[in-house]
This record gives sequence, structure tokens and C-alpha cells, in this order.
Amino acid sequence: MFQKVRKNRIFQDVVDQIEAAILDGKLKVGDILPPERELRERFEISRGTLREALRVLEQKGLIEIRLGVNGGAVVKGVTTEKISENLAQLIRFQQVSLEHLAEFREGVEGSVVALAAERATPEDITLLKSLLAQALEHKEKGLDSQDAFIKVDEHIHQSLARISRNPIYISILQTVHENIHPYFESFLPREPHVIEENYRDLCNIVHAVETGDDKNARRLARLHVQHFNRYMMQRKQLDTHGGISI
Amino acid sequence: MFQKVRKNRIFQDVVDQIEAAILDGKLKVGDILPPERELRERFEISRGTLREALRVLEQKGLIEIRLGVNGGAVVKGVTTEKISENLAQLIRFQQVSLEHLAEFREGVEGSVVALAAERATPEDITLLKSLLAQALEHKEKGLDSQDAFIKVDEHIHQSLARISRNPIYISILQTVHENIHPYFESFLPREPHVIEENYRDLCNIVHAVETGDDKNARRLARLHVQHFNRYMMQRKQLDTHGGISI
DNA sequence: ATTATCATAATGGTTAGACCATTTATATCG
DNA sequence: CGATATAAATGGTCTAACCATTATGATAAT
Repeated sequence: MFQKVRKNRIFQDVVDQIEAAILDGKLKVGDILPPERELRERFEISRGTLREALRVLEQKGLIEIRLGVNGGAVVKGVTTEKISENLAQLIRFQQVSLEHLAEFREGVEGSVVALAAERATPEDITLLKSLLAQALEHKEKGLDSQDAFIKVDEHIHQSLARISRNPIYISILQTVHENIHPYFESFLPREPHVIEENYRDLCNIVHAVETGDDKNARRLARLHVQHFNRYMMQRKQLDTHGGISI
Repeated sequence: MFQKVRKNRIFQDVVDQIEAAILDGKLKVGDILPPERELRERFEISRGTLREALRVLEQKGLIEIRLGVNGGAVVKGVTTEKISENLAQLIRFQQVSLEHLAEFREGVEGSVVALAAERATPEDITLLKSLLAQALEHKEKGLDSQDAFIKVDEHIHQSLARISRNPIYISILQTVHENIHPYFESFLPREPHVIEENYRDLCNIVHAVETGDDKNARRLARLHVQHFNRYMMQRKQLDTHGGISI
């Protein structure tokens, strides 16, 4: 219920004030805060204390410091960057496993695609189909283009998230992809039938979205992710037994 | 692809070193770092610079500072706490609407409960049923206990998340609840049939979890959230038209 | 006139040393 | 033995200076 009181620290007060100003829109993205020596005077604190506050705000991802003349603290607004970092840290600290992440992805992709099926406009469908055409091209070119294929695959997923029109899903899915992508590179088998199956999955999903069949879209999306996951897990087992680690 | 180089800053180097030590297990949770004046000497930097590094580590959630004799920087390890904070910040800053949040919740609760249905142990079921019994008690007591009822309701949802055994879902769901709860208070109608329906929903969900019927569990959980959402939207409309805002 | 080079000043990055505030351990006294 | 005062350790803050980086404008070379 209650949090431990820790008001004593001056820099925390400064952090709170500037953070509130940003979140309330009094400071807009791109605005530059006054120079340290001026802020110092306004807050009536020492420069060291002010700088501690700036370090916290920087780590929160709310500002970015630029050097030199006309430099200073630039307001950055909030992005998914820090969430991604935190998730990556959790994975590295082994509080979260690839299995957890893959499982989470399955649920999220399912929901995203179901929403996309409900909301896709004809323009959205056109975009998806042009991406599918790109994917087909890369597929035909064979294994050398697998990386390009995967890139398009990811692009399709992110497009579906945008079509869902829900910013939370867009952010969350982006974070998941950023963190799961390194595993693709390491564990996804480089075999033609994998790409083949992947492409068929995508076609089916887009078709379900086009026809507005949200239930089927969800099912297909989850199946698609499951295929990915199964390949990765199999390969991970092999690699682990072979003594190779990521 | 490449990131902007920013090696110049000494405190960043210190942050990296200490962070690596923690993530590699050289520093264990609960360990206390040497006093600032000693660290300062070891790194051969000034105390101000060291303190900037400590602020960053603190904000990352990796250490916690204690005052007084035998105080210092205590290693905290990595938790999902910061993800929650950042997601909450994202929700506020992007001015995500209640609709977005409610919709996201629907998908997440569905996935969580489906997983719970697959994984619940007899002990889990016992816990859920005892929570249901509490809910029933509060329901019988009538409207005065609505707050208590909602509290138990939330507890049940969080228990289901734990039963899913996936830490990502646990922390995401917690964040969602923290951010959606204020709306409950404002917009949820205080009428007996709402609690009644809510209670029935919960019973159905627990039953589906008990019988391991994951498909039905997902469906029921989404339905449950939809009921909540519908009530809130209706009431929000009324309030908005009446000129009352949250 | 245009371009290249350089000097200047604004601004963040770092240092040194001092003092204040909080907390724990210890010594002292009843 | 217990309460209380004192001392010491440690984080929190301040002042004042200097270093490092960069945009800008002045100057010189073409």
C-alpha cells in the first residue's frame, strides 16, 4: 500500500518536476531544457545534484543530452526502447526464458491478428499483399535470401499490429520482436521447407484478415508462431546438447 | 544497425562494469558495494562522477541505496518492476485510451487463463476456490462490500496469472490492472446485478480451469472482461455527457 | 564570391575538497 | 541491565574551478 518515504533527496524532487512537465505536455518532444548552469540557479541547487537528476531522467528515456554549443537536455518523449532493454535484461538475468517469451508472443500475435481481421481497410489489405509478394520473391531466390525473407515476415507482423489500431499492441509486439529476433538468427533452421511453410502461414493469415474472419485469423497466427517456436526449440535442444550456446 | 558512439562519458563505463558484474553473478543479490569514497579510489574517478553512475544503476533497478553506517549500494537483481513502470509511463504519455487498454486487457486475460487451464495443479484449484468463497461472502454482504469484492476479483486474476507460470504475463497483467483500476473506481456501476454477473463469470472461469478446458477458459475470460468493459463504457458515456470527467 | 581553416564562446563532463544529514555501534551513566 | 549520549561511518549536497566538444562566425585562401 504505502511506499517507503524517501523524500530527502533533492535530485529526486527535480526528477519528479521535470518528468511531470514532460508527461503533462508542458515540455514537448524536441524542446531543449535550459543549460545546466541556468537550471541550477532556477532550482537553487548545486550543479552536481542537478546532474544526478539529469542522469535519472536520461536513464528513464525522457531526455537525451547533446554536447557542445546549443547542446543540452533534449526532451525525447516515451518510447518502447526502455521496455525492450528491461526485457532483454530479464532474459539475460535468466528470469525469463526463450520459452516464456515465445509463449507470450503466441498470445499477443493471436490477439493482434484477430483485431486486424476486424479492422483492416482495403488499403491495409493492399499493403499486406504487396508485402506477401516481396516475401514470395525472396522465397523463390532460395536460402541466400532467408534473412531478407525473415525481415519481410517481421514487417508483415508489425503491419498487422498497426492495422489492429491499438498502440499498446504495437509497442508490445515491437518489444517482443526486438528481443526474440536474436534467437531467430541463432536457432531458426536454414531449410527450404521452413520458409515454405512460413510463407503458406502468412498467406493464410492475410486471407483470414481480408475476409474478416477474426477467429480463424487468431488460430492461424498462433499456429504460425507455434511453427516458428517448434523449429527453434528443436534446434536449441540440438545446439545445447552439442555444447554450442548463444 | 550501428549505434551512435558515446564512449566519452566516464560514468557510463562505471555503469557498464558494475552492471556486467551483477548480470554475470560476480555480484550477488544482497551484496553491498564498497563505500563511495573507496569505489571512487578504485575506479580513479571523482565522487561526483561515481555518484552519477550510481544514479543510473539505481534507476535501472539494479541497486538500492541505504543511508547511514553500514549503508551503501545494495545489489537488487533484476525484476519485472521496471517493465511495469515503463509500460505505465508509455500508457500515460501516449495517452492511450481506456478503450485501448480494455481491449488489450481482454486479449491478455484470455491467454493467461488459457495457460492456467493447461497448468493448474490441485493446489492452484484449491486456492482459486477459496478466493471464490471470499468473493461470494462479499457479494452476499451487498453493495457496501463492492470494493472488497473487486479486490478479491483482482486477486483471482493475479492468481491466474501466477498459475500460467509465465513471468511476462504476470508482470504485464499486473501493469494493466494498476492502470485500469482507477477507471473501475470511477466508471463501474454500483449495482447488484453487476456483481452477480461478475461472480458467475469467475465461477465459470475457475471451473473451466479446473477441467483443463483451455479453449473455453479463454472464451470465458474474454467474455468476463468484455462485460466489465461494456459496463464501464456505458457509464463513461453517461458521465461524459453529464460533464463529469475522471 | 566561394570555400576552407581557424578562433571563440557556449555548454556538457570531470575534478577536488569541504561540510551536512542519517544511521549504527559503542561507551557511559543511572 | 537498560536508557541515553556520543562518536564514527556513510550517503547527500555544495562551491569553484578546469577540461572536452561543438556550433558559429571571422578570416584567409582560392
